[in-house]
Amino acid sequence: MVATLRDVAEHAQVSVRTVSNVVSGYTHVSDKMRRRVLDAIEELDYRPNPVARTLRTGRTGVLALVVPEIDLPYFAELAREVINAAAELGYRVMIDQTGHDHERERELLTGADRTMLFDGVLFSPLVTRAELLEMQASRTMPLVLLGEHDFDGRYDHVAIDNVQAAQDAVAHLIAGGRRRIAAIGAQPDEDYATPQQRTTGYERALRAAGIEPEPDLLRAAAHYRRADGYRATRELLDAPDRPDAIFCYSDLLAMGAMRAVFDAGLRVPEDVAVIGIDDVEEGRYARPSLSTVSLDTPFIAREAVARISARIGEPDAPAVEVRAPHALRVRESTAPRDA
Amino acid sequence: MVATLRDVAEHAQVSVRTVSNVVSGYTHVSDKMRRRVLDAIEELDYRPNPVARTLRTGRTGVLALVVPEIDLPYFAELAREVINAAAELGYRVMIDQTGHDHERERELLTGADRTMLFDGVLFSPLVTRAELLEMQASRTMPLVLLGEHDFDGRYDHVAIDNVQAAQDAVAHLIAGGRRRIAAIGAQPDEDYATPQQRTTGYERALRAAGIEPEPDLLRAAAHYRRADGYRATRELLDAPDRPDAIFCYSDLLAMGAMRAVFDAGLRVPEDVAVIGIDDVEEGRYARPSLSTVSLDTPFIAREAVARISARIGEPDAPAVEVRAPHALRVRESTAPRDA
DNA sequence: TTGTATGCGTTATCAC
DNA sequence: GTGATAACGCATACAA
Repeated sequence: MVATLRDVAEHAQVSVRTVSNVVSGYTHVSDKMRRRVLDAIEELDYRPNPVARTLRTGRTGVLALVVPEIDLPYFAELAREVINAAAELGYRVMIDQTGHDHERERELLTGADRTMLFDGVLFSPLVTRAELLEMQASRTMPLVLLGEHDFDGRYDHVAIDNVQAAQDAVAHLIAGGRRRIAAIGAQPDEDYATPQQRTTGYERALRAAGIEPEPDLLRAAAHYRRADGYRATRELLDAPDRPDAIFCYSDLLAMGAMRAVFDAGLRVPEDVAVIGIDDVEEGRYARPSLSTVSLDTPFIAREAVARISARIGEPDAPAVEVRAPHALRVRESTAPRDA
Repeated sequence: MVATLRDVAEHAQVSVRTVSNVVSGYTHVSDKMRRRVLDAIEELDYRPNPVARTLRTGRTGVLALVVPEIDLPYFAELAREVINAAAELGYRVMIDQTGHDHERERELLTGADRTMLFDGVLFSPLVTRAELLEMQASRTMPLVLLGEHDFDGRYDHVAIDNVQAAQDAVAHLIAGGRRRIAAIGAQPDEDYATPQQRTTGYERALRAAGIEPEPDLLRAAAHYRRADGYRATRELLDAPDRPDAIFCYSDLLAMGAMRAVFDAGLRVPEDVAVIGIDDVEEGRYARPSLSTVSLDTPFIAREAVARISARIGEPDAPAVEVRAPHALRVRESTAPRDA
């Protein structure tokens, strides 16, 4: 079978204590001892059992990254960065998909899941009910929120300024000569933070330009997938007075929206301008390339991992809010009206 | 602190053995005992410690999914399906990115990684060196290969027929009236299985149509990202005698290829037809929509998880090869020449 | 600096 | 059917 600490100790004629010291990189070990132990380890092909170590220390070295669906490009790109950032701090990452299932979210947040084996949770919901977070209040599992921004200092979180990001996007459309600007991505349910904030930014930009928001131009999207953007856009184009621009709450929605515009025999950006949020690579290669608001995912990932790591080390420290930068990326899909 | 089995036992006035039986769903427990235990569990909010359980049983309930980069859409979609399929069998999934790093691949394959804590590995490389797999021969970690197909019964694997898939794609181009057909995705290094097989299929289709493969039309791609497809396509278009069709070894390469064609002032499919492999959702919404070979990812994922689960249960059973179905998806990017 | 002994929370082996 | 108890492999308090 596989060698244990004890085997190594016997083989090297030293105590388990010494072997453990060597393995854990403890400094106060004489060179000759270390040599003997290292040789024995080599010879027996010994590897520490991470499970036993965890049982003893109480730390698993695993972080959970909770996302709606890992194949949404934004979350895939986020996951990539999180996994890399976590690796640098010695953590591994377990990905949990909630699939928009609130029950699953609740389990993860409250620790009701009987199989939890991580030191902390990075929770990056597409949309979160405030109520869900209430439940977490009682729990002890370290938690960092990604992408949310409305929880007033009760939780660590790293997020962009959603209101401002949306406002920037819409202001850009207005600057390009658009007046009938639709928005896709509102959520029917009221207590979702992210879409609400984006709607706020959307309306704010409109009003700043003297345009009164029209309820008919604000469309819901069940999820944030291409099909949802496609569907919502068809509805917008079928309506009597069609928009001349569409602001989508995600790049994926925007990809669906663009395709719907083409299928209706119209052009982007000539007839309808389209802009998204996320800046996923897909949009940069699309035709036309997609204007969007870039989220600096590597920054978010690095910061999130740093935060959860700090939280694990010091559970009772005050919550930290990190504001991630965002930046408008102007591309072909929003070329000005009369250029 | 958090309650343990012992606490529950004391509270319920029974032995730990009985509590353990109840928790593990053991049948031979009297109803009154079970009731008492359940009440105590409820009252103390007891949850089994998965780490302790693992130390005892030797099984972690975790599977590793090893991919080059999780934000390559094909792998993201695969991961999604694998996570779901694994959950149905009671497994969780840890994602490891090799980042095309052979050293990292070796660690994962040989178990040299000191922090391994999974019951089995699902290895889905973009490209694999045969030599790497040699190393695994000595190891005991259950392994299932995804997407590879050339290892003659030594390992469990589930894969499509890469040669046939490539051949189908290229035959479709030929049927559409194309003659100068380029291929993007060959690997400079010779012992990569997947690209080699696709090249074989490409050449076979060409010869079947009486076309002699031209070395200049077979382009390498370091990785399988959009930028690689873009770069290779530019080179092809800059050459004196440009191709009238491009077969890409991945959809992502194809997305980059299409963009490069447009940027060169040419049209897809009129001037250059483009086809990929993978059938990721992005291609279905692209303009033009991307013809491709569909890989039935849900099937692959389900089958892979079933295989690794079986392998874990019976380490010495003979290796199983599962052939996953593939299907040509004809879309706009390969509309016939004279249609 | 190194050795000995205990316990982390389970499951499983033995008795009863 | 249930109770006591020995591992699982490691880290560390305490001794030497």
